[in-house]
Amino acid sequence: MPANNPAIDLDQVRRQCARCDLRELCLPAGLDSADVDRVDQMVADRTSLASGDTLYHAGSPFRALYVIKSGSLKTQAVSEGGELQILGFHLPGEIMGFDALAGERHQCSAEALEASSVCRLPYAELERISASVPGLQRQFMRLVSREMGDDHDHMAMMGRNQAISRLALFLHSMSKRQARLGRSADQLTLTMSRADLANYLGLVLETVSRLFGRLQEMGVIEVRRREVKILDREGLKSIGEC
Amino acid sequence: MPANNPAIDLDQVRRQCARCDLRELCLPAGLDSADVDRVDQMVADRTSLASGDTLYHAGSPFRALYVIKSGSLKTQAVSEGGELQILGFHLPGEIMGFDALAGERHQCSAEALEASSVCRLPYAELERISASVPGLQRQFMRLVSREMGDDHDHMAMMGRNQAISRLALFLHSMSKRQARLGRSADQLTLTMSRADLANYLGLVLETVSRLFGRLQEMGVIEVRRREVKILDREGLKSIGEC
DNA sequence: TGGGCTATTTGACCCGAATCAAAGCGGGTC
DNA sequence: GACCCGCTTTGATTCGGGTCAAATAGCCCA
Repeated sequence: MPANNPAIDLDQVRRQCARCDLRELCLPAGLDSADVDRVDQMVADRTSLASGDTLYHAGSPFRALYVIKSGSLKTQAVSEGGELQILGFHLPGEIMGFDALAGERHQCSAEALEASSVCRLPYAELERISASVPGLQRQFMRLVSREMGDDHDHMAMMGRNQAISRLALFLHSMSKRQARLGRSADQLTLTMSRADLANYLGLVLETVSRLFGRLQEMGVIEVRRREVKILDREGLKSIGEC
Repeated sequence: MPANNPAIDLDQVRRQCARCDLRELCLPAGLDSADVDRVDQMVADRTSLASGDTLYHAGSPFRALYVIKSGSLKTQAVSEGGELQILGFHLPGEIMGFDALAGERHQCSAEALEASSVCRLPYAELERISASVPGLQRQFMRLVSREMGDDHDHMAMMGRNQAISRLALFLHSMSKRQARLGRSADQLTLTMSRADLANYLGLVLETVSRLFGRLQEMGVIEVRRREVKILDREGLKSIGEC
């Protein structure tokens, strides 16, 4: 964790937001440079996670929100009966931990799907600063709302009773999110397992595997394990709508 | 709409929050009486809706949030392909309209399931006041977070591949929400149609109808159209977990 | 390079939920 | 009361996706 290394120049740790590629998706969006610096100073540290590491556990005390700087994570909740549900896959620029704002504890767990890094934002600080920076308050709400919109998309996906529609919608939305990050919209590298994806979509993994095959036969994608190439974006979209 | 009637005493319209049964669930929760009054004054009006009336449409400009004072509403989104997904059923004390905070327009539509009334909170006012009332800011975030938690429950419900689990979980959570409002937890009056409920659960209406029958045969509930009596709460819960 | 492990694919079979169809029930109006 | 119309229930049938089982492909590490 570079931020904890005393040999590192503090100025190098700070002033990172201004140079971060994600600033237009993240909290600093729309702020002037003085306010961006205030956000920057609020970032407690920038932490690295290995694949499989847990960022926070359901039930652990809530202290901070996290912005993903690189990599990807999944959030999941376990019901009283022990059933696990994956709630979302999260990409750079997204904030995690909102669901804990209600109480003092996290409601779900967050786990890295690959080597990832996050910026930690102590919530007490964020509350204090956003009271005096109206633009920050607004951008914060915008991110909360974006998160809700993503959840609604997830529900709409699970509501489809054709399994192939769910997968097509997933790939389509993944592609859009990749594009938002400035990456190729047609070449996806999925970081989650078939089992994770199946759980997310409300299916079993064998079905997901078969559906990848079907979509490939139909000529809309090309799959090799976790590498997916989108060949026919419109076709994919229309399968999602059927 | 009583609030628009000049013959009504303004003081009667205001100072309602302090006397409202829902104040502990709503924005005023945890505020001192001076701050409750400020919230009260922010309420633009208290509007009545008939069953089927629309509170806001997807795409319409976002100006205000709404707290449900009585009755119930559903929110629904229509995808580009024209598929409709019901996102939630909303009871008194809940705030609606959060999903619009991201942009300038509502992302989904809200429709009354029965005669209902809501308090309208102009968002500009809310933003202004919450900057100076930290407790309000915190309670607001708590409500946002509760909404997200509800969405996560919804996903966990749709993730079950046993249809009867979904219905059982729905009834169980409905019962808890009724209890939170101080109503009987065992006697539910569903305000949504079988079609709405089926869509919400990701099933078809015939299946929902049959499952009500099955749960009744199993002795865990008693159903007569939209009246549901819970006979065996634990049994219902365990069916939800299976 | 080889061994062992996990992730993924593929196959055969079956069941539960979707679909299509029709009847029953209630609430409303004339 | 008689009729109509929408909501709900019930029935018969079909089919998609779940389940169980096995093979294959990668990947990590010795």
